[in-house]
Amino acid sequence: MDKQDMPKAYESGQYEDAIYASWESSGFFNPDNLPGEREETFSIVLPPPNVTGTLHMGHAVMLAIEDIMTRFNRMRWRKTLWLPGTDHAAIATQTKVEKLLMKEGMEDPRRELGREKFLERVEQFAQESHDIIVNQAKRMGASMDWSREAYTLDSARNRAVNTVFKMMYDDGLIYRGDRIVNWCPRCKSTLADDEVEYREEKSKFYYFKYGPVVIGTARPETKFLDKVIVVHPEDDRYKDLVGKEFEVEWIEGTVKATMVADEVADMEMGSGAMTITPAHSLVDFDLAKKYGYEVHRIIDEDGNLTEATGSFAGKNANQAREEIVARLAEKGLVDKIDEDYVHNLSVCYRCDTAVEPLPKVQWFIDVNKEFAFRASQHAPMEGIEDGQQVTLKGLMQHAVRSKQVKIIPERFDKTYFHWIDNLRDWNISRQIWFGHQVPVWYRGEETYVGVEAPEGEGWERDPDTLDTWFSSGLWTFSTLGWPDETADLRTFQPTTVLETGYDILFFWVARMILMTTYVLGEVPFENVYLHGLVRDETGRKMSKSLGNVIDPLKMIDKYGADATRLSLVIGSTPGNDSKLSEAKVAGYRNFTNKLWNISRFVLGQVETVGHVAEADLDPQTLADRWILSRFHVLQSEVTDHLEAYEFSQAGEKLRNFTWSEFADWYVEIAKVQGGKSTQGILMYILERLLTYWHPFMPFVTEQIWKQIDPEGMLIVHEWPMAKERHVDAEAETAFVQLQETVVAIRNIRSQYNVVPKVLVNVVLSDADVLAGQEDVIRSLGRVESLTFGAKPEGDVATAVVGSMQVHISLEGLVDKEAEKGKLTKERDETQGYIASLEKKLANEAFTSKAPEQVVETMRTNLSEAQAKLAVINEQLA
RNA sequence: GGACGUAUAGCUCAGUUGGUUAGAGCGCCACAUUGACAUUGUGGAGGUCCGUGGUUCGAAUCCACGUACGUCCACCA
Repeated sequence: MDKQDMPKAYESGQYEDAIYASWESSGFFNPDNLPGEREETFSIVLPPPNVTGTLHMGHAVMLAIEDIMTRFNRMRWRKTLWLPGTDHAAIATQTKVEKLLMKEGMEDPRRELGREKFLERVEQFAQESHDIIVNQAKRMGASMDWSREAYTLDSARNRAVNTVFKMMYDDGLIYRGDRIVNWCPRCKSTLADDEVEYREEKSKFYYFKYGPVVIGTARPETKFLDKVIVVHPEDDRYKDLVGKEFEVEWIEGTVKATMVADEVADMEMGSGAMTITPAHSLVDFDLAKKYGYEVHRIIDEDGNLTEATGSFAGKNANQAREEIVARLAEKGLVDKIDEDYVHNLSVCYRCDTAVEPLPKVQWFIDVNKEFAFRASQHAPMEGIEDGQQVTLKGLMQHAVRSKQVKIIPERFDKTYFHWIDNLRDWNISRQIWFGHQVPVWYRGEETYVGVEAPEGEGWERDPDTLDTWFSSGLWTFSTLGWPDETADLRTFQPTTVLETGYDILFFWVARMILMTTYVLGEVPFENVYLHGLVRDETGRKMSKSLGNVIDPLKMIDKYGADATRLSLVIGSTPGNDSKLSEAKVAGYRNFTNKLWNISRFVLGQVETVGHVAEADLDPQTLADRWILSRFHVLQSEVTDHLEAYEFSQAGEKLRNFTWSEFADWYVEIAKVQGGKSTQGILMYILERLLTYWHPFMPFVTEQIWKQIDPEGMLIVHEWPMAKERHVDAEAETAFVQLQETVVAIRNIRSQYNVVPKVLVNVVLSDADVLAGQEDVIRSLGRVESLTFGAKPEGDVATAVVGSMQVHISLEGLVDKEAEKGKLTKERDETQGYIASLEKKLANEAFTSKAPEQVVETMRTNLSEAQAKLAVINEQLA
């Protein structure tokens, strides 16, 4: 072959874009174009990246793992679909654009632009982000079917969203309720419970005299209209006061207060007495409901104090705090102030602003209400009958408990159930503009819910939009064409696997299970594979402020996509965080180059480049039989690992075979035993090895493949399976002895500093098994003359390999003491080993209870060790 | 407060249902440079598998307790 086709080093940048383009134009990313009949299907949807910017290492690891799954299954001859898309990410994207507009000089972008103009700007930004993301995914080599690309906010997905909303509304699962919700004064929107984050903060904690009791609070500004004191029913200190009414001097004059007993009060906390603030605390709101108290709003949507606060009205609540405390101090009502109070401040997960609990009218999904289950005709869930009364919570639990959805790693089951147990009704309405607008219209007292706007005049649409996770919850089936009964839906739903980060198990995975089991009566996916976070080399999260971000694109530019992928996949296990350093990526770049050069050698060595049929294999030498055996063991192990989602182990075994067995031994031996049989086997293994590596390193393998099969593409090559008949235990055992002999020779050479240029004379004793391997040993051990026979006279260095002896004559070089020490050490070790084996075998309990095979192996080991010991003693004598 | 996880060589991590004299990569030490590859090769050093107790013929692996670190959830009037 032409050497120019394969330069000395693999330069990834020269090939990657062209290879990706050739895959794209081949059409093979689309399952409809795949060659051959394919009975089984494999389907996976891409967790749609937010259109808020660029891809980071978290996306890179996701793309790497999913592409491995996809390519492997495609080659396994399954009808394979990996469906891409992006997420509009409502609040996240709107917030990002607002910040950008404010940087451009706007003070209040929403007010200044109005809904329509503002949304135009957001859409424009989303489009730009989308284009960047798609290009980056292509750079990673992701083999996704772009012809099916979807967007959570496009019109097809909007129809799905509206249809589901109406279904749920009609089933009574979606309701409009007045409840305390998490309000972000900056986003001017409510948030779901899990969109609120907690940050530990030191603040002041105030104790005020309140009539007959002392109450504690961190937020005096909410306390204006508190007039109910709650104590624990068993608190003796207040027994006599419960049920009484008091005139209490308070912020804006006197208020009438009453005392009630309820178990929510904690006797240990502060004074054991608290007042309740129904409008700004969830617990208090529930209490107020329970006892029928009025709910007065003290703080409004802008975070300012309302009319109810009298002379403080209109002031910012947080800023007015000290003023209110001063007022109370004037009145002598401050008991004490704890300056070092540590508490968790709730903040918006998107903009970090302190969240205000407020009572608001919002849309909710009721997770505890019973409804009649609609079973699927197509892939029905087991264990639930059509028409059976179920709740959404119950469905979510059932899917995972019954293993119809299997989470990898399994331990996340517990986390999932725990989350569901604590789940409350899901607030799905948001007061932002970017998103799916709630499909509800009002006209006077009338309410209309529908997929399309109602006929007639005077209808006004609810201005709220839906939580972004409402539309992402439909992702697995809305992308396949639902609500239409499409061929895709029938073929690919339920999807085979969902691969995502464990950090969005609740946000997203749980929501998809909720939505799909409800809408289709099917599970969304059969397996959930959760990857961990990619951290920096010291284990910190990557963040811009720490300056420790490793950009996947930079790694691809510098070391190639294949190396970047390997560094993210090998050495990391599902559910666990992994650490990444540039050195690691560079290490895998070295490996891609190794594979390149192995190929370069093989392709240059063999007479006929091209496919080698099983039938044409003709193993002649020990090495031939050995490498075929090793390779077939490897194939079955790697295939099993990949089927079991054990990517790291599959990759490690492949690398170990490729480098430490194929390159270091077989290729080296082929240089001296390069007969016809060996040439065929070199070609045979290279061809299949490239196939096995392809899911991990698609670019370099596809590039090399051009040399082997200029017409075909590796991406659609069929996955070769292991053949049991090539497994040859005898050859493996014999080859290990050959390896150990060569290593022993090299070892002695190294010990006596014999440089490679100098050839040595070797005599092998009791080494009949190595007859016929002389040329191999001579070449690998840099040996001049090799003979079988007794230990030669003169200065000789000796190593014992099993019961064989390797003697090297080194006139004037041998250190007798060192030789003796070496053998003595080895004797002691062997004796220790023998002793431990004998002890175990002498144990009646062991020999009777342990499996036959274990005992047998131990007996074999013992006799081998005894033989070895005898030889060592002979040498020492 | 509740739950979950991790702890194995200097570093990063494997170790699949309990059966080895505990492995890999990187790093380290020594040697090697026209030969597929220095993005390389050869040899070597390096581990009380966090601690204690238990189950078992047998524990890095299973159980209990403890220690350290990490994560999630809940909540703090």
